[in-house]
Amino acid sequence: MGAPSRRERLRTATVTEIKNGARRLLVTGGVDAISLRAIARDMGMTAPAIYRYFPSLEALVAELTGDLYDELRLRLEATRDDAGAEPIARLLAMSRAFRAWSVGHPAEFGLVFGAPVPGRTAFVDGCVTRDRPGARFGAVFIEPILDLWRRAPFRAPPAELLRRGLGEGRLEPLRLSHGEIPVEVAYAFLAGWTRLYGLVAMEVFHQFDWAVTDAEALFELELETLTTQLLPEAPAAKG
Amino acid sequence: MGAPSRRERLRTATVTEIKNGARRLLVTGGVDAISLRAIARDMGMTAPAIYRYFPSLEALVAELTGDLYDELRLRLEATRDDAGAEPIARLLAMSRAFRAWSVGHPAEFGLVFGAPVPGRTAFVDGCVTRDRPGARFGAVFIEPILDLWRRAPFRAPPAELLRRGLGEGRLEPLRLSHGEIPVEVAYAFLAGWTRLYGLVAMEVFHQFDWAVTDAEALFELELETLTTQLLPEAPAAKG
DNA sequence: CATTTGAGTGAACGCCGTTAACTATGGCAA
DNA sequence: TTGCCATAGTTAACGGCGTTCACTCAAATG
Repeated sequence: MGAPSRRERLRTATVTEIKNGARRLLVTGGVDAISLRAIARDMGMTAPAIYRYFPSLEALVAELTGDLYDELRLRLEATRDDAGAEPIARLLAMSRAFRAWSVGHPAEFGLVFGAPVPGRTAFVDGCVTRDRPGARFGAVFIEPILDLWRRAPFRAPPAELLRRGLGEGRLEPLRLSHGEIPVEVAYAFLAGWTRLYGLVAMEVFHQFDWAVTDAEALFELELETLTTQLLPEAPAAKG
Repeated sequence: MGAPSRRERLRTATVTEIKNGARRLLVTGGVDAISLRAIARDMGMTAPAIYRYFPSLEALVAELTGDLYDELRLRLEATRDDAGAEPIARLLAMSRAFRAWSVGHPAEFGLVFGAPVPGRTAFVDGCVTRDRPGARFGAVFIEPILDLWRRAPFRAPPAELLRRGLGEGRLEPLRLSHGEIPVEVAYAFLAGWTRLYGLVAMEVFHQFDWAVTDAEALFELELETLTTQLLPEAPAAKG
């Protein structure tokens, strides 16, 4: 696998130029503004040329979506690595970085976390390994929670409830990508990630506007209650 | 205000026929499948005729979105009224009805709760009463929580935290539409509604697929922990 | 009965994704 | 070096889209 040939270099350069154009259109005009003709126009090309690089507009958008997934994940990993070894500090830093990226890139957030358009990534690999970028993304949050649990188990719903909600193979997909995980950790991740997602999605999608002026303050408030739930069992252990 | 004229009857009939066509397209092909030409074709008309009823495609979609908001709200209100007088039972029934509607109408959910397309309802009434349907929607959930609080105050974050997150006028929009509300009730509503939204949106948008097989079981599990937090202060009152 | 209003049509403009047929060019083997 | 061929690009075209404009025609109105 020596140095890539001249042809290959030109090709990858064109691919990234196409993606950059697509993203620029996404940011300025929303997902509907991404058009092959506009991208080609900005590149000084004609639209059919893009078909040498992507089989369709939909495929281009799908690949862009995957790139955005990775961009966010890399940023979260970098944030985590800069946050020291304390799991709670890591989770806090990652959560804030997640919100910051999402608020700063609403169009991208909508593409990655919003309603999937009919044809999209649904059957990326023929139904088998669907949404694998999502799995790698989850790992970033699971790891510190698992770490925390190993140091000192935190409060969790009664085992009977957990069994009813997450037992009997219901966590199979997660186990396939992350190996065996205590059900309490899986629950803490799912519940926490859902709250994080809900908070950020509601802010980015302007679902808070009618109720609250400062979504960031609400976010910080929820971060506080979220991390409280990850502290070791309270003295009056109840449930 | 007598009986509407024949002209008016025909007009409203045509308007609803247009909206029905738009919704049919939304359900079968996603929001991008809504097109004036397709609607007109299904009605045996030509596309420009629709401009007698809606100033643009975007306006039609915006009005459809408002209708869906009302449809969901009416269903939740009916569910609430059928659920008896006990606030917790009401909240449970409404939450389940919210999820059922959303899972059963994913395209509609995406339109109402998903990423707003660039031009959409953003400035519906010139920035003043923005997203008023959202406000009326929130009321349905706030009412039982307020009822519950009046019967017996439930656990809430420390007052100092609540003040930092929701004090200093940050709840002004909510108060404008719902009058004075205890900050603890406002917090319980915002936190609960956010978790509900997060759970349902992640399920509808297929963000759970890589981790969990039975999203409904997870939903029920979270309903349990959610309502637990609305019970009266535990004996070992801590925070 | 004359007139005005409103609903609907057809043609056209400029976008769009996509396909097909074609051209030029750079890399590689004989 | 020469000849070939894969590759990247072109133009032209098809059908679909939102939207505008000029027009027709029936129905309500005075």
